[in-house]
Amino acid sequence: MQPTILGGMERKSFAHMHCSIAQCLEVVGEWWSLLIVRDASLGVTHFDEFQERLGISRNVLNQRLARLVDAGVLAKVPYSEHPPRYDYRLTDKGRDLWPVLTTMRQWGDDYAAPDGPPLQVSHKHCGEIAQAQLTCSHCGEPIGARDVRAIPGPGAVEPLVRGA
Amino acid sequence: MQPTILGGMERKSFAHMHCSIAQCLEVVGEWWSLLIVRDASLGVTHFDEFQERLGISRNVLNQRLARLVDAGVLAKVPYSEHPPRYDYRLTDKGRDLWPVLTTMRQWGDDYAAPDGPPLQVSHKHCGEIAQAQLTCSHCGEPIGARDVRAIPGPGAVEPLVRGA
DNA sequence: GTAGAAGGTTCTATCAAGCAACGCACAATC
DNA sequence: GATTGTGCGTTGCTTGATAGAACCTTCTAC
Repeated sequence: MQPTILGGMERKSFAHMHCSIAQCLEVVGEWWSLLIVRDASLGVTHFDEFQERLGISRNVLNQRLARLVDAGVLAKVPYSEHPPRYDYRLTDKGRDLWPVLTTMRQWGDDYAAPDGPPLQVSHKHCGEIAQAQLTCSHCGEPIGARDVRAIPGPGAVEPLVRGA
Repeated sequence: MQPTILGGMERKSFAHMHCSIAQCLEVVGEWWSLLIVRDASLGVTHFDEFQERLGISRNVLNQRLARLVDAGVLAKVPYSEHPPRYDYRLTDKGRDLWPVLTTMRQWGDDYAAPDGPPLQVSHKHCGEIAQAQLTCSHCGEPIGARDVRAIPGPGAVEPLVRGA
């Protein structure tokens, strides 16, 4: 959309939209970004290991890591000076993307994993292999697309909800 | 990654990865795709309305819609012959992306909505403004990044889990 | 002193996106 | 019946992003 000019980071951007989904995509919506976060959440921390696992080219990986660090999703923590070497570690903000990764993973499991899910999670609390289920924070009932009505929130600006 | 050759639709692709997140991104990971799904889930059905709301260029919108239809996320249902006109409507597969949209929205609300969430949902069942909470399908407890251990599933091929 | 590992950076060819203009089939209007 | 408007694309051009490979630097190990 905007050219990459100035010190700022104008890029193809959804930022102008008053929508939290767009804001989220602004941070992790680029090619590879979410997969980097996924790998980070599986314990990958080094540049080369990201590169190898993802098969991403090094320049792009570098860009993405820098952006994610910039956005506060990853933190660059030094594990050696001379030569300077860094771990890329998830921040809390990054860890909070876990629900996004999880719901995506489960959708992929449902619709594109003929041989069964390649990855599962076991819940430390109960020890069982767990599915993550969305429930209403109020009444605790499972909640899905058909169970809700969208309404404008306090930060609403444009008519994001059709007709209302 | 692969060039765009042959009749097939080789594109920049994560499909080779044995990972459900990658599979999901394969379908909705392109620029705009998720925002199209978002709008569709808010009731938008016509080409022009997508175009206007998103500010996407028409050729790209056309591509994206075609891809989403191809992937079974949207369905093209005719509402007029002569001239042929179509609604783009979410399929069940598309509606099942609601958890992904919702978790992204909430993450965006948490980290990039200083004026409060632009959009909220009210739960039809209890009538309250709801947050969607991830809970363990087994024990019902809330579940998050720190509460789980990743383990290879039946469809596992490569060592997606580091060290295991 | 040569090799290799870790983490980048630089270069070029190719690809996709943005933008604006055009096309086309009808429906309604004057 | 010519003109305008609507809905849905398609085409062409320009610019930005990506892949891929080579290169560089700082160290450590042999």
